[in-house]
Amino acid sequence: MTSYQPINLLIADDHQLITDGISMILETEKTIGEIHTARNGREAVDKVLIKDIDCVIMDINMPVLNGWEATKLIKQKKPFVKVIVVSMLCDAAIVSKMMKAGADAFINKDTGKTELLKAIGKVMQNEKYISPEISNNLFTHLTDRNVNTTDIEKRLTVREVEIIRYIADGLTNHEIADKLFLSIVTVDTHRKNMLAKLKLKNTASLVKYAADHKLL
Amino acid sequence: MTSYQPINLLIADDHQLITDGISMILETEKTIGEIHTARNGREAVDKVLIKDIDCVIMDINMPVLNGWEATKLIKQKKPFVKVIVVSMLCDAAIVSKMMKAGADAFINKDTGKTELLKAIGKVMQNEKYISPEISNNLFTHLTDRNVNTTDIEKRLTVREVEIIRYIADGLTNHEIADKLFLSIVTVDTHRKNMLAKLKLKNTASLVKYAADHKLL
DNA sequence: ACTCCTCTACACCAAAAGGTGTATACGTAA
DNA sequence: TTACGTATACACCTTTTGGTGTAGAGGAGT
Repeated sequence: MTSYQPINLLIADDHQLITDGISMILETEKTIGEIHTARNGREAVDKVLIKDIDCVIMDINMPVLNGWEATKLIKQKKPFVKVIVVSMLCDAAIVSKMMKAGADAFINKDTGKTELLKAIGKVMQNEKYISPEISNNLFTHLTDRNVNTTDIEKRLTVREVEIIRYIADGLTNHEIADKLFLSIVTVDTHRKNMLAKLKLKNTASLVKYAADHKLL
Repeated sequence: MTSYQPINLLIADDHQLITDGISMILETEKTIGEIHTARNGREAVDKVLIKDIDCVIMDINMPVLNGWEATKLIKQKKPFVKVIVVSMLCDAAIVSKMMKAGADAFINKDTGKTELLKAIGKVMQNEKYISPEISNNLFTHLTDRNVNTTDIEKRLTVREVEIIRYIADGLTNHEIADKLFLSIVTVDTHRKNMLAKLKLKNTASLVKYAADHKLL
């Protein structure tokens, strides 16, 4: 990188210990300028809009607005702001979901300071970056089955995710239908479609799938 | 505190970004001496046994040996070593489980540097410490119902947990019965008992409960 | 000896979910 | 414009689950 302007950062994570920690790690770096923090996705989006931020370090699981939604909004409104996703999970589906939402980098919380600085360097040069362990993981996942089926056939629609959440909360088709002003059979159809597309047998396994994939 | 010996710490967390972060937060503190790290419970126990450590900052979810098991082992072998649990979750059941295992403090990852230092101060004076938000949370939980019921009535038996896992995998009562060489009605009874004791409505919410409580 | 818990098992009936197939309307991407 | 995905909706019939209540056998602790 030829330009030596300090990079202004925003760290979005609901766990203060983590924002504090990342701040401490980065604040001694001379390439880093101001460091802001946000405790949820909504705060992150707001701060990106009002402050002069170059790069966001984004957690996925946050209250109010999650990292996925926040990333989409940020990229929609300020596409030049870089987003580095830092996640505990390195599930292939999540990585591709976040990258499609516009993220520039994806690193695991397992990795340390060096990895984080490398990611910042890369994204500020307009490159994408995925940490090696994750891309290996992704590779083994994708070679197992074929790329398009794992990724496309299995994706749930917005409506389906909405319904799966009510299901996990213990609502029946009837109750969900009332809540969403739908017919019972429609809710039932969505439920059945989900079972079919995810190749699952029943509601119990569907809820487990949702929990495993952080949909709840 | 009258003794001014530096406190030697061990930070046990599988996410390097977190151990790095906590190290950075604490290493400028003059009360803190050496800072060691461990990436799982096994490593934590080993290091406590061979190094001169006063206090362990312990995550719960770790591979190989989790925080609960590690805490029990440490307290068994070196009861004077303090254990501060730092968790994402502040579920009453988890707090009491960890405290029973011998932990000296329980703080949430939501809390920052100040809270962490306060916890270290307290435990080194042989006091127990639970961060305010968590104890409030606990309190509201416990006042709803009575103390013993939240904690005792809600506990699932070994058999019940075994069955809930099969349920989450999508097996029906019939299939579980075959697998465990039980009658279908017995499996059904266990399922119904769980719903009753957890005050849940159906299998979907039961699976969500299990996922939330890390039973799967 | 007595109580309490856990695991086992059953009856009866109501409600919900699952399997399969069909169908319309809407928007958008090729 | 044609095709595709999504959301909506229904029929028919089977299997599974949920609600409530009962009950014996074996183990642990008082």
